[in-house]
Amino acid sequence: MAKITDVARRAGVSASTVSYALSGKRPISTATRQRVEAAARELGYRPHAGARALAGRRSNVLALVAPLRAGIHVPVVMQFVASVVTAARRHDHDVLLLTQEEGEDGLRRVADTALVDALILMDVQLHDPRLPLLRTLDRPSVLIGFPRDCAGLTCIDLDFRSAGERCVEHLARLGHRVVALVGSPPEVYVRGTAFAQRVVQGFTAAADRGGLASAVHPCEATPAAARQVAERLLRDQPALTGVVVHNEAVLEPLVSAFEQLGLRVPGDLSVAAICPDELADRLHLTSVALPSAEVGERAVDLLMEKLAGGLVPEATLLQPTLNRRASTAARTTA
Amino acid sequence: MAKITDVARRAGVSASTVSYALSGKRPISTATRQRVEAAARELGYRPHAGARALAGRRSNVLALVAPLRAGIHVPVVMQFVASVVTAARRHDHDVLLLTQEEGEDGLRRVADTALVDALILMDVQLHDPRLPLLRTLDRPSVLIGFPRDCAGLTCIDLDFRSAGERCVEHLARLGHRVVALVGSPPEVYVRGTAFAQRVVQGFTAAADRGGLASAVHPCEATPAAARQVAERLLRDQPALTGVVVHNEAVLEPLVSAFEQLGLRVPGDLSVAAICPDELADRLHLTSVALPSAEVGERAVDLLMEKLAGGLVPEATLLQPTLNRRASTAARTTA
DNA sequence: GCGTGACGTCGAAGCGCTTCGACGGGGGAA
DNA sequence: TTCCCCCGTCGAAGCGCTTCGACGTCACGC
Repeated sequence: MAKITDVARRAGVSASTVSYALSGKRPISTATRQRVEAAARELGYRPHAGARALAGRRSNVLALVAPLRAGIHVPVVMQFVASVVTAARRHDHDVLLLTQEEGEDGLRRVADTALVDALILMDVQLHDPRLPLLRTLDRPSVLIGFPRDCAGLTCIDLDFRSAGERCVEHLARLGHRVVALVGSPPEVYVRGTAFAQRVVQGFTAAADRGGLASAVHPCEATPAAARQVAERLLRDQPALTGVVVHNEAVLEPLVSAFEQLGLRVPGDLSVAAICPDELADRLHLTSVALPSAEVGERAVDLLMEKLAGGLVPEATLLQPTLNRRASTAARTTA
Repeated sequence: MAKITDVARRAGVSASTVSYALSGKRPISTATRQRVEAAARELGYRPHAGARALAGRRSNVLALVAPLRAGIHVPVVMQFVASVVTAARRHDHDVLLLTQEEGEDGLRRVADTALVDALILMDVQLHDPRLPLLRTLDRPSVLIGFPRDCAGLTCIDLDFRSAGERCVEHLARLGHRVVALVGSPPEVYVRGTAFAQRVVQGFTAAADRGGLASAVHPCEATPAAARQVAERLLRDQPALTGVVVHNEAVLEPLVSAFEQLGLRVPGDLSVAAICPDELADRLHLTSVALPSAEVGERAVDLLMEKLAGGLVPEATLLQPTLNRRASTAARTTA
């Protein structure tokens, strides 16, 4: 493996000049720079990452903590991960993957050993135990998702509250007066995952504001649970005509269940989902998309800004947009 | 951040003694070692990863190249990734995540910069363009999946050929004489993904051997495609009584489609799947499980062995086991 | 009593890079 | 013509760790 002194020798300059020529941190004459670049190319020179990290106090690696627990939709996580990795590469950074289970020790480890320059956390809880650590850590971080209090942190996510609102408003505008939310599995609410709760808040607030009757039903991520919820919905709210679903796993079985129960979508029942756009598109559902890729990218951008010493907002909420598809229609005044 | 000299001073020894005491690479008296350990603990000492990599020529980081393309089941990928990360941590290694798109350049980059000590590749093609590179690279690697020729490499995977065979043999034993395979999306075969082809080979070979009539149908990963395939199956092979499915995404819609077409499972039609066990369990399907977690772990173990200078087999094929569930039954001699 | 290992520890030399201060030379201003 | 400054380059120091060779000490054997 060629090292910087090899490149220097071949270009007929000193090692420091090579460094400056390649990093651009000091002006180097065009002629010299070109000679250096040529030498580096010819030798296939690649700076040693460890040496660079040691001398330069930057590893050019980000840590990404990805969740792998029940109740979160795996493809969404994977999308995040993929977009973070891709975005990081655009900024010449690599991504070290940590699992949620590593916990605070893992974060401290990769930060203290200077393995990573900065951290991205997914699946943040309302009272996440990692928050105090993050606030004291000397390395910048970005949270995907919102804890109760994000003072001193940097958080980004889709505005789930307004996603809930948009769905209800859409149904209200179509004349629906009785609506229900089919939500995430109960454990997701129990452990205090903010985004799930925010959807509920938005849903309820918008329904109240619009004078709609509303109900909320958590739902396990199984077809059987979907069927049960469908039945219960019709029993509890016979006048129900609009349903908002925030649970990728039961989307399809839920719609099937409704149809098996004799309800046509959207003829008798309008359904709006909060889910990845690709899924909604496949099922022809009106939906608010989860912009995973965009969130991941923006998270990396925020992190880079912080690494560069810039100031970034504590909270970044991406505004949802509702895509109308075939599953919602004006209420038929039967 | 405390450094090794701080620990040395506090323990009243030299830096090299600290290094040896903590690494165990030379004998150190118990008394000294304990003083060093105490000092390190009290100072919260963490060796700088870059310095360590530079001096020790080991970064303790593995690269994992994960696919993110069409036709592969995302949860399976995620399982692999998770198990690799977890297993790596057990060996005191971290995992750098690369995307397939980074391609050969990405591999060369992380290897040449000494960012990683070793590599794990998923989603290997029969004639994978990365193979020549891997063979010449100075760093060990393990492939999850098999290329056409794995000489000089280390490959591991479930024995998909025998998975196909096991399914057919199971159906044959139950008296079925006409069987079909519903496979992966066509593009998966086109681009030469070995495991998909191996299933087909095993399926066909076992059917021929047992004198069963057989047919193979690739199938897009959509419910609509599943329905079409179901219909075509019944049209093409009216005597069909056994189906093997190797396509996670269409498992559920396919079974539904059969039932909607008036066929009871397993009464009229036996169905065996090759899919993650969790999915098969949820759908009550007889299946050969995809042991993603085990494959990931074993891959890491192999890599560690190679890093330690050991010799490992070029090919490791995990033997499949068939779990009998409610979707297969003896053929009713109607 | 002295030689001989073995054991435990130390000092110094790097690992390959970045960065700081310094320096030489050429051009512009006086 | 002289002085000054700036541009482009160099040398050296150091980032924090591992590792090699060496050295002192103690216990043992003769």
